[in-house]
Amino acid sequence: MEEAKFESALARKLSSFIKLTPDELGVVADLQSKSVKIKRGKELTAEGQANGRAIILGSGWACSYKIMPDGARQIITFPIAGDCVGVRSILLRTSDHSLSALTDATVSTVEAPRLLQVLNEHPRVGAALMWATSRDEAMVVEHLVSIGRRNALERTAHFFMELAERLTLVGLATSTEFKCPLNQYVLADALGLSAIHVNRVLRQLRERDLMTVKSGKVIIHDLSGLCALAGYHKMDGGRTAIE
Amino acid sequence: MEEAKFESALARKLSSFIKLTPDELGVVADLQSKSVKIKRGKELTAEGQANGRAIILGSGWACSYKIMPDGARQIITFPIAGDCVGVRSILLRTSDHSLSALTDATVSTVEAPRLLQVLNEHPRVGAALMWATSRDEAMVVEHLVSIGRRNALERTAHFFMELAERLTLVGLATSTEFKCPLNQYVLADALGLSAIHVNRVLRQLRERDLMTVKSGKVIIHDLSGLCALAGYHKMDGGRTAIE
DNA sequence: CGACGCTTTGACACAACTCAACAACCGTGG
DNA sequence: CCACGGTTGTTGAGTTGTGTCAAAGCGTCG
Repeated sequence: MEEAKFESALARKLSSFIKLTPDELGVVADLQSKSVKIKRGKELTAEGQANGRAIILGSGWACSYKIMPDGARQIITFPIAGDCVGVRSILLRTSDHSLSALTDATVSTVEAPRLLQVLNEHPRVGAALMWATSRDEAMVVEHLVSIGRRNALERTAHFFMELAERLTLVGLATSTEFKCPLNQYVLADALGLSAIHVNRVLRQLRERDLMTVKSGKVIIHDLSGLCALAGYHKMDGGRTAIE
Repeated sequence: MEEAKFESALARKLSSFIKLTPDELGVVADLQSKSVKIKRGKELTAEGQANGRAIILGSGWACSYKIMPDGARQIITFPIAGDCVGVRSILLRTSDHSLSALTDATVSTVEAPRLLQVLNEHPRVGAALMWATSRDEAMVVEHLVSIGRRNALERTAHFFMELAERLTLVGLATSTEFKCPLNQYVLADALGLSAIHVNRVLRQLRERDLMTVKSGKVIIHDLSGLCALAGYHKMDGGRTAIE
C-alpha cells in the first residue's frame, strides 16, 4: 500500500482489505469509468426517491441526512472519496435518506444489475465492497451510540477520530492533520447539537490542546488524549474470515 | 397473507416482501431447523467476539447494544421474532456490538458458508433476506435521527410506532395493542434518556391519552395523534425493483 | 411476611439550547 | 485599493429539557 499509486480512492480502500489482482482492480476502475462532476450543494438523491442504484464518490465530500418536519436536519454520515452510498438499500424501492454534495465532487453511478453482476462474477471484489459497506454501517451504529451516550465534548472528539481514520484509509489525512470542509452548522447537524454549542466545544478542545479546527483544516495536537476523552477504539481494519 | 399459517415469524415477514414458493419456504425453515432455547438475560454475542455467523430469532426478545467505558449502555435495536442479526457483518472478523436475550427465546445460528450458499442457490430467498436486513438498517438510521433531533416525547412516541409496525409484520401486534417486555431502564438505554425521564415521558403520553404502557403491555389510544407527534411515516413495506 | 424488581414522585443541578449581538474573513465590484 | 455584503465564527445572558439524587409505593414471588 505504501508506494503503489492507486487509480481511485475506492481501489486504495478495498486494497487495505484484500490485495486485489490487476484484473480485479480493473473491475473496480470500470465501476467508476463514467464519473460525473457535481457542483457543491447539489442534491444527489432525495429521501423517498426511486432507488436501485449505488453511488461511488470519486472525490469531494458529501453528506447523507434526513430532514424533520420542523426543518431540523440530522446528518447521518459524510461520504468521502472512495465511499459507496446506497449499496445495501439497492433492493429497497426508495432511498431512506437524502444525499447532497458539500463540496464540488465527482461521482459514478452504478445501476443495481451491474452491481449484482460484479458480485457474482468477481466475488472477491464483491466481498471487498461488502466489507466496506459493513464498515460504514458499523460507523452509523457508533454514531448512534455517540449521540445517545456521549456528551458534546466526547462526541465531537470521537467524531473527528473516526473521520481521521476514514480519511487516512484513502490517503487524505496524516496522523496529525487533514483538510475538512465542514463548518460548524454542518457539524452541529451531524453531532445532534446546536451550531453555537459546537463552537463552544471546539473552543474547549483547542484550550485543552487536543485539536484545532480552523479554515478548513483540522490539526490534531494530542492524539492519545483525544482517544482517551472520546473512548475511541480503532476499527478493525484487518483481514476477514473469508480468504 | 391473511389466513395462511406460517411455520416461522421469519417466513411470515419475508412473505410480505415476495411470495415464496413452498420450496423456498422449505429453505427458510431449514435455516431455522437447529433452534436452541435461550434463557432470559443470556448474552448471545459479545462485542469484539469472533464472528462469521448470523443469528435468527425464532421467538422472544433480545437487544443489541454497546457498553461505554463508564458502564453506560446504548441499545441499538431490539431484535424480535423473525429478525436476523449480524447478516451484514458476516464478513467482518469481529462483531461490532453485543447481543443479549431480554426474555427466554429460541434462536438458530447460521454459519457464514451456509448463508452464502443460500444466497447463491436461492437468490429469491437471498433477496428477501437482504430486503429484511436493509429494512433493519434503515431503522437504525431512523433511530439515530430520533436521538439526534427529536425530543424525549417525540422520540419515545416514534419508538413505539416503529416497534408496533415491526411486531405487526410478524403477527405479534394488533393496531391498538401488543405485548412488550421492556421496562423503563431498558427503554432509557434505547432512547438515550435516563430511566426517570422515561417515566415522566410515559406519564405524559398517558395523560395526553395517546398510549399506555403497563405491566408488559402497550395500548395505543390515539394512533394518528402519536404519528403526528412523532413525525412517523410508515416504512416502505412494498415490493422491490427486482422481481 | 419480607425481599426484590420495577415504577412513581419531588427537589435540585447542569448541559445544552435560544436569542441577540458582534467580529473576522472572503470574494466581488466599484 | 477599499467598501461592501454574505458567510462563518465567537461571545454573553438567560431559559429549558433532561439528568441526578433520594425516597416512597406497589406487585409478585419465595
